[in-house]
Amino acid sequence: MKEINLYNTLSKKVEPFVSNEAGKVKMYTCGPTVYHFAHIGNLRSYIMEDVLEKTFRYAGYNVKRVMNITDVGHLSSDADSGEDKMLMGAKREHKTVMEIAAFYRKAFFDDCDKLNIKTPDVVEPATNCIDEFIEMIQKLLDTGYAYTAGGNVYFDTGKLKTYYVLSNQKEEELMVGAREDVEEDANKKNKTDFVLWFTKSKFDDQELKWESPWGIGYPGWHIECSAISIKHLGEQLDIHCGGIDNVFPHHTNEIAQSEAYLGHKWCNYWFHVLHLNDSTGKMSKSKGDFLTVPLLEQKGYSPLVYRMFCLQSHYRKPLVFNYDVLDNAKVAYEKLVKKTASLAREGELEQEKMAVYQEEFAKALGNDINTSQALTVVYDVLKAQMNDASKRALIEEFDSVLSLDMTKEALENKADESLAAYVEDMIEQRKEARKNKDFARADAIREELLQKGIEIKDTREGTTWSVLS
RNA sequence: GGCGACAUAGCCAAGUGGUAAGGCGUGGGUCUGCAACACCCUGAUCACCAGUUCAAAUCUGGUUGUCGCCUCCA
Repeated sequence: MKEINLYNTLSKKVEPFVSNEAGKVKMYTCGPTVYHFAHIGNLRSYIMEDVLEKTFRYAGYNVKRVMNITDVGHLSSDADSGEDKMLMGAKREHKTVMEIAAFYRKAFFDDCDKLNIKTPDVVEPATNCIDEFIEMIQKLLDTGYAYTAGGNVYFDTGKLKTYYVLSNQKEEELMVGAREDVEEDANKKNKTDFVLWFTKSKFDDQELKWESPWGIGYPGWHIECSAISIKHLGEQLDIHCGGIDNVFPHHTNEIAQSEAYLGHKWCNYWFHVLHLNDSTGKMSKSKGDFLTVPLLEQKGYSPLVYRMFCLQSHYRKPLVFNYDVLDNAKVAYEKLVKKTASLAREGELEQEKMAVYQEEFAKALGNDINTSQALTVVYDVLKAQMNDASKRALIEEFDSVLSLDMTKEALENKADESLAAYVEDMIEQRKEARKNKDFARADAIREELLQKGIEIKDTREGTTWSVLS
């Protein structure tokens, strides 16, 4: 693969990706806050980041990817009206914070498995890294980039030459009251300062607290990702990923504190995935009702249909979710799997012809992860003048990135054996009837099975049946 | 108020200066006892206006619309 071009939020341009160390990619992803189930909008980001990681691997890079798990101190806001999300989840379900974290962490990775999202090489809960947070905060205090006020430790954004590296905003133009429920924190020297360590909290019932040089408390949100990234990936990060909403303030603050701590540039590429919206706008857990992978399954959609849905569009475009489009993806997905799964395995590979499509596929992904285009190459392969074995080999190769299980055989009927035997018998009887041109009898059998929730179809390969859901 | 993204056929969507990929659907057809499957055929001058250019969906300026961010969020 020649080149991977990526849009970089830092430069606001598509540029060739060049890693710090040849052949290696150090990749960091902002992980979930495990206070509730992930909705499919959250998962869009993880799907597209998964494709990014697999594109690097497809291109031959050795990738080390790290993801954090936010299981503490993620406030609704730093201001007095905020509530800790972990705590809210715990209250809601009458469990301890750690029980909540463990439960939803598992739920998150279950969803990822279903969506064929590879688990990152390192998954690190914030509660594992308190020492690292304290060490980092201490150095920021020592070097004058942080100060204490009102019991908390703040990062002093006024000490930086440039703070808004990811966006073109000016401090004077920030609206502190952009959202009504946010109040200004009088302890801050600058509007954009943020908390590194809380000791003074309005959450008297905060469960998780640790000793620190500044008193018993807990870390702010932003310090988490910086410290975890540096802990596992060192001082030079190649690429940092997350949802678009993280650009400000989270990633802006990460850059501020990481570079203040390290004394040099930290991360070269920033990869942000746009949101999945519904007809009313942005999906949100706060709205109470939200779409999850298990819910889609209940409604009869394979999770991979949703993956296909995401892959059909580009990660840097907003995507609007609705069931019509999902149905569209479902039909397209099922047709695609059916075609690829039926490709014969035997035959000699036609390497020269294959190379053309390998190049097209690599070009699509290298063009800022153009998954829609990459998917089109799969269709091109199916229509190509090439033997089945070559097509199958190509699509299997492409699936190492797309991860749609395209070449896996259709799932076995889950029905129990006695039912299977019965249905097979009925099909046999119907076959006999059709042979004798007794179509009334044949249709009667088909109708009888349908009454029992079993649908049969006469394909070129014989009669197949399936249990209707 | 500031910052930013997006606007292509019924729907999703590619396209990064040279004359509109692909998928789904629709309609027509072939095949099959019928149904389904499969296969073939079938569609848009790219929000609007102005400009640059031999040439623009693609560049520039403006207008309109939709969405996001500006301390919960992926």
